[in-house]
Amino acid sequence: MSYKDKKVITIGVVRDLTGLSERQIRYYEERKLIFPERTPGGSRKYSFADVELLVEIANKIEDGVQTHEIRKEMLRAQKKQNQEDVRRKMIQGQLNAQFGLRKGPTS
Amino acid sequence: MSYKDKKVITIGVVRDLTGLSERQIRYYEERKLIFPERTPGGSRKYSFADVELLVEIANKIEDGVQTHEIRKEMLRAQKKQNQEDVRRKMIQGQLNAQFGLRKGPTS
DNA sequence: AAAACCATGTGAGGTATTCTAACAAACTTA
DNA sequence: TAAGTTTGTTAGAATACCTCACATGGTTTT
Repeated sequence: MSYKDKKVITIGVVRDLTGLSERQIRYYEERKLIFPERTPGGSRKYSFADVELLVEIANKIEDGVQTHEIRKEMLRAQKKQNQEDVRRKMIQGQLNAQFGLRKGPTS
Repeated sequence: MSYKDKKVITIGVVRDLTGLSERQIRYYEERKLIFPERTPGGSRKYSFADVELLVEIANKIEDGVQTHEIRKEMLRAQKKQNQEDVRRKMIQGQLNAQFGLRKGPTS
């Protein structure tokens, strides 16, 4: 996993990076738009990808889009992405079956 | 600046990422091997690059190298890097002067 | 219009995390 | 032996984060 996706940023830093309030950030989580990890003690940890997503969410909110609409959009995009992933993996699987290398040591 | 260099990670997360103790992380700062930023309240903030550097430092310490030796190495490497940067920029400057585009709108 | 929902601010009380400073200990170097 | 290195630990204070609840002004639904 790349730096962009590692959940290492606390909410205060996210607040400073995005300009959002902590209240807003927590609220968007409550509305299932964002999914931070937690420390053992319960503090939220976000990734840079989360930060970018939060900015996108904030822009849509500013445009008057409601959180449940944003959530639907995200689920649609997610589903589409999953379909593409499945197709890509199936094709790769077929190629491997026909021409690919076996598992295990090859050298 | 890339994600790798943004100072956003608190010391507890750095501890978990590196396996070092907070004591060690602060001590290496005291020995001028690492330079976190601070929040307004005084909490340290590290980058992913810092995390990688800390791991390298820890490896050298394990090999019995002392912090002041590591610091010298780092200063040497830094100086060398600066020299290379200067040369590269000078050459680029010459190329621009001879063949480069003027500043300002070009289209 | 009343009721319900949305998005956000704020405050209280509690827990988690981080800070500095100091002392100790084991080890290495001078 | 004296001095320096590295790390652990402890203490007390400050900062940061947590949840929950109530308030408010706007919008949608009934």
